[in-house]
Formats: sequence, C-alpha cells, structure tokens
Amino acid sequence: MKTECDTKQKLLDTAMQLIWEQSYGSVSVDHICERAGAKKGSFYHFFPSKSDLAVAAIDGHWQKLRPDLDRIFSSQTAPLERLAGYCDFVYEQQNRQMQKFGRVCGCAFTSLGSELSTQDEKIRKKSLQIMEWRCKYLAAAIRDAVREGLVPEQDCDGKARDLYGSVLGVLLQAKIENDLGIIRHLKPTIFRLIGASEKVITGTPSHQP
Amino acid sequence: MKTECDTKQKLLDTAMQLIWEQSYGSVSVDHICERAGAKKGSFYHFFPSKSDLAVAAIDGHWQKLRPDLDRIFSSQTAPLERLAGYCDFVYEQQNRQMQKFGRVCGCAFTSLGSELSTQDEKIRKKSLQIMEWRCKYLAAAIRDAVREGLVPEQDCDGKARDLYGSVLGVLLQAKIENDLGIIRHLKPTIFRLIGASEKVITGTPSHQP
DNA sequence: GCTTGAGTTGACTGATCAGTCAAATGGAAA
DNA sequence: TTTCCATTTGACTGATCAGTCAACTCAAGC
Repeated sequence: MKTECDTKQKLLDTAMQLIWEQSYGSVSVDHICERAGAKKGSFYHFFPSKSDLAVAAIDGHWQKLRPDLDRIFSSQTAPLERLAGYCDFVYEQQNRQMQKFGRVCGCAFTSLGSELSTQDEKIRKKSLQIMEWRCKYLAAAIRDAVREGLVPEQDCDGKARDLYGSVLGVLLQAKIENDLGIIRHLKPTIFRLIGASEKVITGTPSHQP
Repeated sequence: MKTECDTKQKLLDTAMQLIWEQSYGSVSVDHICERAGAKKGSFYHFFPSKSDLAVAAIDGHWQKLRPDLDRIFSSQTAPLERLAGYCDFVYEQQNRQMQKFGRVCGCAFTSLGSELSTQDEKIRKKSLQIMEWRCKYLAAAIRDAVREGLVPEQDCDGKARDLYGSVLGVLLQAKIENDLGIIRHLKPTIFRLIGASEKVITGTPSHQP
C-alpha cells in the first residue's frame, strides 16, 4: 500500500487536469482512472459519483490557488498594484497551462460552471462559491484604493463583481480564440472600470513588455 | 412527406434549444431525434455527425439573431443608444429563455465554445466567427460615438472586443448565479469602458426600472 | 406507368458509459 | 499471531452512446 491517500489525490489531480483541458462531458471515469493508474473500484471507493469527484477536484484546485491570491492581494501591497499583479497572474496561469497542454484552456472553474450549471446543482454551487471568494479579494483591493483616494467613491462589492465578470469574459474569449493576446487587455479594462486615472490605465502595461 | 426540409429544420431547432439548456456533452443524438420526432436515420441523412449538427445549429441561431442586431445597431439610432439597446436586448433574451426553461442559460454560442473549443476545431471556428461578427456591431457604434464626440478618441476595434468580453463575462456570471440581476450592471460597465460621461453612465439604467 | 432520388424507417453494430460487487491484499493495532 | 479495516482488484451489469445500413415510401418528371 502506498501513502495514505495517494490514489485519491492522484485521481483528483488527474480529473482536474483532464476536465480543464477537455470538458466534463467528454472525460469519462475510465479515462480518469487509466490516466491516474487506478482501478474503477478505487474511484468509487473514494467518490460516490463522477459529479462528486468534479466538485472535490475544483475545490482542491481552488485550495491550491489561495496562497497565491493571498500573496498577490496582500494588504502590504498598494491596492492598484494588487490588481495589476492579479492580471499578470491570470496571464501567467493561462500561459503555464498553454505550455503544458498546447492550448488556451480558460478558467477551469467557470468552464465547468458554464457546462453544468443548468444540470448539476452541486457543481453550480461550488462554482458560485469560488466565484464569490475571488470577488472578495477584488473588493478589498478596490475598497483600499478608494480609502487611499486613488479611485472615486463607489460600490466596491458590486464593482468587484463587474471586474470579475471582465476577467471571466476575457478568459472565455482567449479560450475560443486560442490566443493569450487578449488577456493583455485585462489590466487597462479593470482600471477603467474602477475609474483609475488615465496615467494608471495606460502606464505599467505589465512586467513583460 | 412533409415540407421540403421540415425535418431538418426541426432537428436544428431542437438541437439548439437542448444544447443551450443543457450542454453538448449531455445531449445525445437520440434525445435530439426523439424530441424532434425524427428517426436516427433521418438525422444522419442530413448531418454527417453530431458535431456538424451543432455547427449548423448555432449558425442557424445566429442567422435568426442578425435582423434583431441590425435593428438595434441601425445607424439611424444614436451611437450610445445602440449600446444601451443592445444591453437591454441581452437582458430580454436571457429573460425569455428563462421563462421558457426556468433557468438562466447564458450565451448559447460561447457556452458551446467554452465546452468544446479545445476539442472540436469546427465548433471553435464557428464560435469565433460569430464572436467577431458581434464585435463588428459594437465597433461601429463606438466609432460613431467617437466621431460625434460623445466619447474620447480610442482604438474602436480593440475596445469592441473588450466590451464583448464584458458581455460574455456577465452572461457567464448570470448563468452560474442562476440570476438575471447582474446583467443590469452591463450598461454602466460598457459605458465606463468607452469613457462616456458620468451622466450617461449613471442615467438611463434601462427601460425597466 | 415507369424511373429516379430525396427522404424515411427501424433494426443493428460495437464501443463506451457510469456504477456495482465479492473477493483479495496488506499494514496496523490487539 | 490474529484480528480488523481501509484499500485494491478485475470482472461484471445494463444502459446508452454515435454511427451504419438495407429496405421502404412517395412525389415529381419523363
């Protein structure tokens, strides 16, 4: 026997990767098991259903992402730099996935959410929950920017959702275009939405020119 | 024998509706045939594969949509009113689909694009093509707004893509939240992105209060 | 009235699907 | 050493999947 839950973790990681690269509907339990080097029985020992695995997989992926977001959105960083750093992070994440799979894969959470929201309530709820968590980071940054007088007074929580909508939209476009280029538009877009000064919008395009 | 291509059209309409409500992966050829009152053989008489049907279905849906967009984006209408009208149209379309199916279904084109872009090149290309067409309407409106001095000088084509990204993002959020509410944020968001005056942004929220 | 061919039918294939299960394995606690 | 239980195995189910096919229907053109 291997480490305690080696197989379980392998199944989660494999499922996450396959679903991200392809889609929930076109990845079968057999594929996941084969790629993870596990047998069907083991799969159903750990997860009651394919749908439950998907929920667990995106949840695990989200947990792994949080330390990065905590760092990027650290209150030690200036508010507008947090947002800029987040845009760069989004780009880099897609870039890494592209190196690995050779295609733009978009946002794993919302790809799954988009595919299954109308059919699987558990997956919809989890996808929604992650969306709300991510908005909290944005809202805090906007709130601090307002406090420091960098942007006008505004509804920070509402605006955070608008910003996140733009992030999702850009990732969806990038996936369909199979081109990372448009993700570069994200930074000026979100600065415009929060009413940052024109200098901020046009300056500092990103740490890669 | 019924009208010339009655069966074919029925298959297209049924497929479009089912895929929009559910997803490509979870709608089978058998389901489509059953709902359309056609037999499997007829299906494969008209379409070489399920994937080809999907391409034809979204193309047909797009063709049906164009007269509406032509009306909304008529050059007889003031540029900013075109954009406002488009936002209302997006809301109304989702509202209609919600009445019919009882759920927010998001954008049919990009839901399919999001699900299959990494796997089916024909579907990705069609989805991309429709995306580009829609951006043209937005670009023309922005261009005219610039010409009339309603908004600052800017890269109209690039900005149109940014706007469309926001539309897609908002529709994706609405689908996952299963709530039309956030679509109401779309109008101020796109006005902000093109740099319209604050009065335009906050005024005229939509024709329903 | 015969031919033609687009459209229709229903039975069929073999693969694959999600999910089940009883029996085997093997490490840890007793 | 024996018991115990989480884990693993591989064979199994019945349903469903996309796609095939030969035979049939029927209106239109000759």
